[in-house]
Amino acid sequence: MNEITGRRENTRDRLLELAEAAVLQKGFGATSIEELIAGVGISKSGFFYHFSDKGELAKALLLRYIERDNVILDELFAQADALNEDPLHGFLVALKLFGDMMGAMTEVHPGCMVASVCYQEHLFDREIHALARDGVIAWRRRFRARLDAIVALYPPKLPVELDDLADMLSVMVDGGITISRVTRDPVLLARQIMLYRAFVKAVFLGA
Amino acid sequence: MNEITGRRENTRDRLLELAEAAVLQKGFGATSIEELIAGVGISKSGFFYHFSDKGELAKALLLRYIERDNVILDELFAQADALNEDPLHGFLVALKLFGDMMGAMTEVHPGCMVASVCYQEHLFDREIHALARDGVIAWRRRFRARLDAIVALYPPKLPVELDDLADMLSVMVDGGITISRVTRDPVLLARQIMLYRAFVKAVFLGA
DNA sequence: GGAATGACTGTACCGCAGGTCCAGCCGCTC
DNA sequence: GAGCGGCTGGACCTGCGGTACAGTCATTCC
Repeated sequence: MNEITGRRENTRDRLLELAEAAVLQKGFGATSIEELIAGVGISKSGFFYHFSDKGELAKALLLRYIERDNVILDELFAQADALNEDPLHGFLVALKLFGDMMGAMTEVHPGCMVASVCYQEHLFDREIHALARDGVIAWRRRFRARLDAIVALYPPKLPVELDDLADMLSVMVDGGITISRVTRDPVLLARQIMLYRAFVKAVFLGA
Repeated sequence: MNEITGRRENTRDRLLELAEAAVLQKGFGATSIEELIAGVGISKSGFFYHFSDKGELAKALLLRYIERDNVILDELFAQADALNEDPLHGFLVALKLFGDMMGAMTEVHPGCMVASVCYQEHLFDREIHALARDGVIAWRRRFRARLDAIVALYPPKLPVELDDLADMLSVMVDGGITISRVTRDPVLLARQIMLYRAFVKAVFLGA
């Protein structure tokens, strides 16, 4: 709140900003506290003033990531809904927009924070794992709500559980990011999202 | 080769065995050399006799993982082919077998080595990344070959690129493992594989 | 029988990263 | 001018990855 001095607008946020970029690029373990404090120009004590330990940083990072992710999804669905009344076509449009968004990324997708956490299991306490879990379950509920609206109008042509179909989007985004990173192919993720879209179409409209 | 003494059957293999379990459970960064040497009962010098550094261990681990993975897939497809002449039904049977295999795991799936590597980017050199990449591309080619055989008999009912459809299996397995781990739901992966199977059916047989 | 080789052991040491402790400082508000 | 938020500075500890190097002991080759 040093708006008058203007010297630094929230050091904590600047730490998180820098940390997020570093973590998504090279992993949490590889991101040292020393590099972060050098980056924002504070001392080690300053870092530990904001975060009691590295785990607290991870927690804050994950929380921030999930929040922003939700905002993006809200906007995306709002945009799609504005263009369309029908729940199925709204969902399909949203998926198209999402795919375009992912495809527009020139570099390979920065990576998924949830997966980052998952494959760094030891580093984090239960609390942080619960956070990741809640994030994924929130996605499930969000997509499931969309599917419920669709199924009321379009009886499914294929026998699928709606929770599974909802999870499938999270699965494909997460897996898509990983495979996209490993193969260094930035468009792979977008193409996989389009495949999910094709599947949703097949389920509710038939082949 | 100390078969006569019988004292130790290949310390290197025992190191890899122990390391694999530890890495898949808690991540590469969290697996210390000290815990490994304590586990197999050798000295630190002994470890560095076998691996020049931790990166070499990672490389050996990944190589071993990919090799074993290929053996499992070979057996699985052979088993499915033995039951079936038709390429589409062979593929569908293989997917069913694969799903059952994943579902039979009482605990959550141990995790995918490729993803482990991907989210530990910094630790590893180019060589190891190339290894992971080659592994994924080998999967693509393997599944693509199956799809090519199918498409010759069953013209696709939906417009999909076969490379994308091949990649989709890797994507769903990898993403499924991650989401399965995060939600601590061991059956999620199996259900997602069944969804992939449903999509393949829809593509080649229609809804 | 002697030399070489493979598979180690033991000891000592280095640098880095995470983390702790604690005293102090500076600008702001009450 | 007292107190608080947001730091600084420095000393110190631990664990881990890694290096260096000399020695050991069983087996194998000539």
